[in-house]
Amino acid sequence: MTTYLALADSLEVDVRKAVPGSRVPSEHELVDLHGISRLTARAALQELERRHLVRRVRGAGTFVARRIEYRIAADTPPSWSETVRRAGGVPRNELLATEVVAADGEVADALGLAPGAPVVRVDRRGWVDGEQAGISSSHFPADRFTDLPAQLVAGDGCADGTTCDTSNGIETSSRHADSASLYTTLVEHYRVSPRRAWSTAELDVLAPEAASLLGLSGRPLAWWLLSCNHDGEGRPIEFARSWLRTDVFKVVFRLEAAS
Amino acid sequence: MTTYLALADSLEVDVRKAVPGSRVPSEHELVDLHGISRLTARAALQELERRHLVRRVRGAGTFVARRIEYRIAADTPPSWSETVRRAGGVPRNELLATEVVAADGEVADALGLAPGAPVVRVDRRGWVDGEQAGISSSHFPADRFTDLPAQLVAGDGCADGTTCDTSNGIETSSRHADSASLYTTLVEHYRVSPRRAWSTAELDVLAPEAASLLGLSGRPLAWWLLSCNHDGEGRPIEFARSWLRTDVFKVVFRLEAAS
DNA sequence: GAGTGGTCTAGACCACTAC
DNA sequence: TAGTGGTCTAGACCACTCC
Repeated sequence: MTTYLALADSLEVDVRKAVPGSRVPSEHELVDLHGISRLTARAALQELERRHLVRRVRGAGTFVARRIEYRIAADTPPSWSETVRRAGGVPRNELLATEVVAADGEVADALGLAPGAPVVRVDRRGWVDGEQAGISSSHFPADRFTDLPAQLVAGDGCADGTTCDTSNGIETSSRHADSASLYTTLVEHYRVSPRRAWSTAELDVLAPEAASLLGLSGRPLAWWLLSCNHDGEGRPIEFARSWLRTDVFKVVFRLEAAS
Repeated sequence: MTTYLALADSLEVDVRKAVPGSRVPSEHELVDLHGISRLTARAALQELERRHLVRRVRGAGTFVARRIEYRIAADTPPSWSETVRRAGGVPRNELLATEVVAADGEVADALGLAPGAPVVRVDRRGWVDGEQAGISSSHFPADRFTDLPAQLVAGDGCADGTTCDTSNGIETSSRHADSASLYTTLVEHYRVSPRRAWSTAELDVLAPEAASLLGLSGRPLAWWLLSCNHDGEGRPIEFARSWLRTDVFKVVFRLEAAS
């Protein structure tokens, strides 16, 4: 057995017993403890990161990961908050931007619209236990959901009652701005109960812009999800593209045949 | 931009244009070409491996990966060969072992049997384009599929017509032993047309024994699939647990709601 | 036997975080 | 300011593959 793998396996035992968020020995500590070179200590910690057992933050340290099972199935509600809550995490929503745009081919196809038809795009960022966890871009037919942006802003967490300026990015206004759950807004304001029409999931290399929105550097892998929801009567109402961090979510996909 | 990421991005352009299986510059070649240390060259190639763009083989070199889209959906047939063929690969089956065992809780539950009921277990290894790509362990109710092992052996690729001894492992007899497609055997001999009842997919750390069966070292991540199939009349006939190599398969899961 | 990737050492500078 | 992880150098030995 190689040194770094033996060390990784030994650390894994401790990490699995430790509380999520607690510290793991630093590279230098492992050097002093085991009389190995820093590169070897580093390889062991990177191995644990590869196994999604720890998170490493430059300048801060290595910490036991909190990993959540994100379950996608026909009978799970297509709601970020609800999915996270069911997995035992504390969800939070942040509205990044809303805009009326022309539907591209994929969006139009999913929503049963003509290409170029107006759609409301809602960009959000999701958090789990205070950590950036995912971003999504949802599209709705503009005719039916004209005032959706207003509804979401009205329901968000700005204490002073004014609308937050979230249109120009992440850094400025959104530090702790909870927005209303999109799902809740659809249910309570629009009186529809969104259900999954279809979803796909795969693992891909994240685009650099998306990576920085998720607090990641380099060119990391992430879950790439497409999902389409319909209202109770079978009419498509939402098409979403999402990225989820692999170190936060263990995505479990369950397909159940129509019987 | 860091040196190794810039090099990786530059190599990625070439790799994407190259034929799968062709050679990528070795670490030493990159050292000489770019005047960098070997560790930096190595980091660049490892980055490409992480992106699933290349495969690295100790002693041999780094090669452009052939990656195949393994699509799981309600309407795709639950057949290894067919799934691989649809993705453009050349499939091959190898029978590792067959045995009648007592159903464990999960197997019994999936097949609608009592725990401990006899089931036929069929262990196979799948190949794509001559490369080890996955292993699976399928379970069938013993009463209905008693002679399944004999059927599979009778249909395998041994030229001399005798039965291959595949029960004791991989190294001995199985170098090029094609076994009959399990799916084909079920259709042609048992006159059932297996359909997906349900499947789940997730990414996990591979057990060491499974890793060596797949030709992998260390503790790599792999796709972990569970799937249950029924015959045309809704009776469950097969429950399978499978591992798929992530460098061979891009698993795409598609859930389609019963409408 | 020549070349490959896998591991390891003993240093170094840097960007970043937390205090 | 002290400590963290990210990157990089210039060596080394090894196990392995291919010829």
